[in-house]
Amino acid sequence: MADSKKYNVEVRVWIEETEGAFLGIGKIWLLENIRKTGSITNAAKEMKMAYRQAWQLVEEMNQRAESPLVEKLLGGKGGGGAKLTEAGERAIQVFYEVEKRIKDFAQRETQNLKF
Amino acid sequence: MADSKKYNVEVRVWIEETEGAFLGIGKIWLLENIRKTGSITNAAKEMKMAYRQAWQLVEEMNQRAESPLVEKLLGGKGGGGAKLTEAGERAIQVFYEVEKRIKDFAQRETQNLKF
DNA sequence: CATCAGTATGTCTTTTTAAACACACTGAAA
DNA sequence: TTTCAGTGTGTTTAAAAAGACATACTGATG
Repeated sequence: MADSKKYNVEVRVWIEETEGAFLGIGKIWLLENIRKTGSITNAAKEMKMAYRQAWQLVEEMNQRAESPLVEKLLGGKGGGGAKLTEAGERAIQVFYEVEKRIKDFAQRETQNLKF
Repeated sequence: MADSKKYNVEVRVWIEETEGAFLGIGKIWLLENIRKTGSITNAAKEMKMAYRQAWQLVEEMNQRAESPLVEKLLGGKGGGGAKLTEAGERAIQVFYEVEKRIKDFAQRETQNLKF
């Protein structure tokens, strides 16, 4: 007999550091958009997020990572911009790997929940 | 050589149903406090949460579970109260089991993160 | 040396969320 | 049939988060 309702497990993954939450899916999306657009301004627009907030997230990431994830370029022809560092690229990759492993496990291990 | 900063993975687990988030650690704590105190009022006080909100969470749980998790007793000597149903007891148990399996896996699978 | 687009930062406003207040309803027991 | 503590529900206030504005700074390039 089939259950009348379907329940399934959701999982949210993030990285903590001594001062609290350090890197979750939101910051990862921001990193990806910075890579794609070449600036914090355009990344923020892409995500319909205020520049101010995007800038603050980048600050936080850079200060709390062992080495900055985003390199900021000031002034110059196009006004400047921002690009990912090697550490930034690695952060995206590591985060998605960890997240996938955990989510796959969660799916495998929790079938037929009932409440 | 030891890394200068320590990063570790955190995981939040909850149960989804067609209409969205159904049961997370917050509602589980509420269930446990209802079991412990015998009423929504006292459970809410214990958690320093407004009665109104606690009541709404109970409503939501009861309506979206296949059968109610909390039985509410109206009027009577002590004004009434609330107690967990069998389904409520099972929900606590199932949730913690699922949560523990996933968190243990996450810990095992993610050592020595670097950013 | 003026231009330009993006970075950097403060302030103010709006929206959202949560908390606080108020009060009617319930029913076993004294 | 009055009491009592908890349930049930609307309204109002306050706090917190998000968003909008404004404006100075930066430096390669023409």
